This record gives sequence, C-alpha cells and structure tokens, in this order.
Amino acid sequence: MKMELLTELKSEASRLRHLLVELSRATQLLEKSEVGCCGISLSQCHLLLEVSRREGEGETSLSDLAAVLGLDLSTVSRVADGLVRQNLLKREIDSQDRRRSILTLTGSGKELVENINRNMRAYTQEILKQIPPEKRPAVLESLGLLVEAIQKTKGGCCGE
Amino acid sequence: MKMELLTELKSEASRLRHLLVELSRATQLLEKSEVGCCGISLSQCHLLLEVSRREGEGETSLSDLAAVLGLDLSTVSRVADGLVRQNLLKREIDSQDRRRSILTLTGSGKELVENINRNMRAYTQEILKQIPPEKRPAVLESLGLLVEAIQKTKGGCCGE
DNA sequence: GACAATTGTTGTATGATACAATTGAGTGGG
DNA sequence: CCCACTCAATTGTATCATACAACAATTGTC
Repeated sequence: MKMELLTELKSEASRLRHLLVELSRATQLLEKSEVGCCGISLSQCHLLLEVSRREGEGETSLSDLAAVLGLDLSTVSRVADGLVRQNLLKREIDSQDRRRSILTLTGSGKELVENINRNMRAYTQEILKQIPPEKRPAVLESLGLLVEAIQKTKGGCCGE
Repeated sequence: MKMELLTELKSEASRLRHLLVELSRATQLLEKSEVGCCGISLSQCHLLLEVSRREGEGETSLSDLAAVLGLDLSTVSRVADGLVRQNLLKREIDSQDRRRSILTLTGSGKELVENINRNMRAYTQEILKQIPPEKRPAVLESLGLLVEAIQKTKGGCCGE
C-alpha cells in the first residue's frame, strides 16, 4: 500500500516535471513573440506593469520592485533608467525619506500599459477559448494550487 | 445569457493572466536557485537535458536542438561549445551528412544529468507534497490542458 | 557541374542580470 | 551633537543568453 502511493507520487512528479518544462518553453516563446512590438524590452515590460499594478496602493520605490520581482536593486535601477529615458516612468525623490526614489507612470506610460493590458487580456482569452468551458474553473483552481505549492517549496540546491 | 458568459470569460482571463505571471516568477526564482550548483549555466542545463532526453531516439544535431528549444542555431552552437569545453558533450561529424554535428553525452555528462535528474525529481516531489493527494490528478490534467492551449494559441503581436 | 538549400561557426550587438564598491541619507547611542 | 551603523540607490565590471548577419562547408537537384 505504502509502496503504491510512493510509486504514484513518483510518476506524478515525473509528469509534473515534464509539464513544467513544456510550460516554461511555451510561455517563453510567447513572451518573446509579444515583446519588441511595444518598443520596450521584456524586463522593462514586467517592471512597468508592476509599477502600474501598485499604483493606488501607495508609492513604489526601487527596492520595493526589487523585492517583488526577485531582482537585484542594481538591475531594477538600470531597467527603470531605460523607462525613464523613454519618458514612460518618472523618478521622484521621496520627500519623507530622501534616499528613496518613487516611480510613477507618466502619461505615455499609462497609455502603453493600457495597450499592453488590452493585448494581454485578448491573449489570455484566446488561451482560455482553447479549453472547454466546463474545465476552465478547474484549470484556474489547479494553477492556483500549483503556484502556491511552488512558492512554498523553497528550492533546495543541487549539492546539499 | 451571452453577456454573462462573456463576463465570465473576461474574469477568468484576468485570473489566468495573474496566475501566469505568478507562475513565471515562481519558476524563474526556482531555476535561479537551482542553477550554478551544478557548475553549468541555466541554458547549458536545458540543452544538456534535452540531449539526454533524446538519446535512444536517434542522433541529435544542433539544428534539431535549436528547433526543439526554440533558439537560434548560433545560440545553440555557442551553448554547446561550453558543454564540449567542459567535457560534458561530445561533438562528432555525422558520417551520413558531414554538415551535421551530432551531440552525445560523455561519461561525465551522463553523470551530471543523472545528478540533475535526481535533484529535479526530489524537487517536483516536494512540490507535489504541498498539494493534497486527491487533487494531484486534477492539477496534472489541468496543467496539461493549459500547456496545450498555450501551444495552440500562436501569440499575436501587440500592434496587430 | 552550377546553383539552391541546409548546417554550422563567428563577428557583433543588445538585454538581463549579479556582485562589489561607492555615495548620500536616515537613526540611535553615548 | 557626533559617530557608527544601516539603508537606498547608482555605477563599474563581468557573465550569460540571445539574435541577426556574414561566411564556410556540404549536399542534393536539374
């Protein structure tokens, strides 16, 4: 009995692994095809969307973004540079704490985000349409479970 | 009626989008943490695993890999270079068609792949353990549906 | 055998990223 | 009040990942 469960876990794990690889390739191709069209790079896009997502929930500093995006501050600083240079973001010094830079969307920034959101919305709808309507709730629920499970599992390193 | 369905599609799409972003971040962090430990880079790891996966199903050339991995030939060529230099892969000229290079794992290559597989197996099992056993089959099925759906949806570009 | 197509390599450029060193601000203890 | 300490951001430097273009070697076709 115990044996069977273990075997099952292993075979499920192997399937999961394969699916994760597939998924990663699929979404990568996807992002590649989406990008460039907007005139900004992929990481610029991520950063811009994150700033947009956080507007209304208080001000966003570079270190906030670094934490959320899981990137080094220096990386975020440079990516933001690009967006500021393209007049999509504005950098302002926080008057409360003058070490912090606050990022906000400019007018063109907002427009671009609107555009990107429109396209992403259309795109995810297309994906959903490929899935039978009655299965969609299950797919979303499952994906949620998976994301949570991955986040909980802090990836141990090879050697340890 | 129609209206409701449309609204539902939209709200599901929005949730899907959010989940995809989360998933992408989670797996990215994951890969980052896994990598480096094996002494090879992330793309080297992908390539190496792909070569390993294809052993037994015939010989693997650089363009085969480029196609499967969705990368440019030049990229694959250079990534493979690194692995050959580290004596993990062997490059041999196909005697049937001397333009082609056939990649095969060396002894150390096989060892490393074994190691990586062991760790990835352990890791995906850990993820699965975070999901209630009765839900696992549904999660796997859903993920499969999703991958398929994404692959079918050829990503249209922003502007179009 | 000339020419088009295929396979791979190399030059060059860009993007994404991290780590280390540095600068400029806040902060708390003596 | 000043010093040591911490924190936010920037900049220098290095590496990896990647693409496109130009080129070389082969192969297959007519």
